[in-house]
Amino acid sequence: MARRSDHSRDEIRTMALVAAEGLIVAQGFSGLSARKVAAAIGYTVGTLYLVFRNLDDLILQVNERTLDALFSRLQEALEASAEGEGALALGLAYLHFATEAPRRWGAVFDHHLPEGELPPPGYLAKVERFFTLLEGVLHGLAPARSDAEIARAARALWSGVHGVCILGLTGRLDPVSGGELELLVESLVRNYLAGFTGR
Amino acid sequence: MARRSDHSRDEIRTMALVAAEGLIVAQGFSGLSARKVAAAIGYTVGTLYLVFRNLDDLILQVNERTLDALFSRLQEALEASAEGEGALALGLAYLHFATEAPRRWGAVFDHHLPEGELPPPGYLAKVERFFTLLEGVLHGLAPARSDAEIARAARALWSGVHGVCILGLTGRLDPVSGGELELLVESLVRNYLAGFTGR
DNA sequence: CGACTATATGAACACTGTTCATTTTGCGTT
DNA sequence: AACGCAAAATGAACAGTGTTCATATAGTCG
Repeated sequence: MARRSDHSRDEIRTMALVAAEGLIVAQGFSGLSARKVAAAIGYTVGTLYLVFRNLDDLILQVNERTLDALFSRLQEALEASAEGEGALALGLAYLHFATEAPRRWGAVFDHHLPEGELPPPGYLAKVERFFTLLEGVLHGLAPARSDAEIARAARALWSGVHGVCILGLTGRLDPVSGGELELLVESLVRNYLAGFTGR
Repeated sequence: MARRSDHSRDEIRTMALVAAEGLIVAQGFSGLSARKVAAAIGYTVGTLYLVFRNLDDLILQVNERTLDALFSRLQEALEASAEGEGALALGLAYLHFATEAPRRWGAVFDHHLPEGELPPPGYLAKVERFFTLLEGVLHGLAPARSDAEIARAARALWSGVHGVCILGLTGRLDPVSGGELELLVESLVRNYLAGFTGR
């Protein structure tokens, strides 16, 4: 078979990304494999390597889609939030996304590029967006703070919320049940902001 | 060969753990393999499986040793800390350990047990110790807080610091250099405590 | 209808974790 | 001293992994 044109290169790409996402949801990140993805879309391994540089490339693109979905959720949560509660809304929305799609979310952080490699240029930009979102909120809460202070606070607070999510969802906060994680996020955000905005 | 008694079962165990640690340091967590560990200690794969249930078992034991080393460092840092600066000392010591032994530290969090499995009983206790350490500090800073509040604060703050470390060391905080991470930890701890201790 | 080329294949390679029949070795007994 | 037993170590085998590439195939154009 050749030039089957059953599917264009780009259609295959999308099919593969969707299939990979499904595999991750069904079997977890470690359940993903090139042959499984190929079989799921009715092609063989070889074809996958005509479309993606390698498996890292595919995973990176799956994770970009996850980051896009997450970003949308956070934007909505922020817009729907009450005055002065933007940071908490972002934190809780982040936790909820991670809780509801733990395997898709987990794949973003379980995947490590081999030593020297670095992610494609667009990828870091997609990470940067998240901080920018929080920086806007923080600027509203503490207008007197410099840009550098805002940037630092956004990263510290974001990392903190991420830490709660990752330890909580990987079962390393032991006796902390689902609802408890919300309380941890709330504790972190409220107390940090109390200090940062100087009460 | 049999009953070579060149090494006792326990000697082999220790040799394997040390060799695995060396492999992780030299090649990263993904550079670890059963055959490599076996070769490094002058045995074959089969022997490794007489001593460890499987590779997860071995990795878990490597990580327990890392947690022990980390705990010692944190205890020292706490004892050497100035009055009222215990929490910050713990946070910075955690960051420093992670920075200086990124692969050993990373292995603790890169390794995931397969779905149903749960870590051996002693393992969770070794995690619990860390929170207990911070709870003591927080109790000193805010004696009026209830045990539940202290426990929650310790987990929130610890997770926060961990989040800074993990995002920072996996290159997901982009333009943040080494020294910058210290500032993030400091920001997180100081501002959180300002809120928690009620100023 | 034939030739050309883009497309898809799947066998091959070197690796992985894990098992287990087989071999080797040391010790205790006769 | 010789024998036999059982513990200890082996390494081949199996099913899986990522990745490559010579080969076969199917559209399209002349």
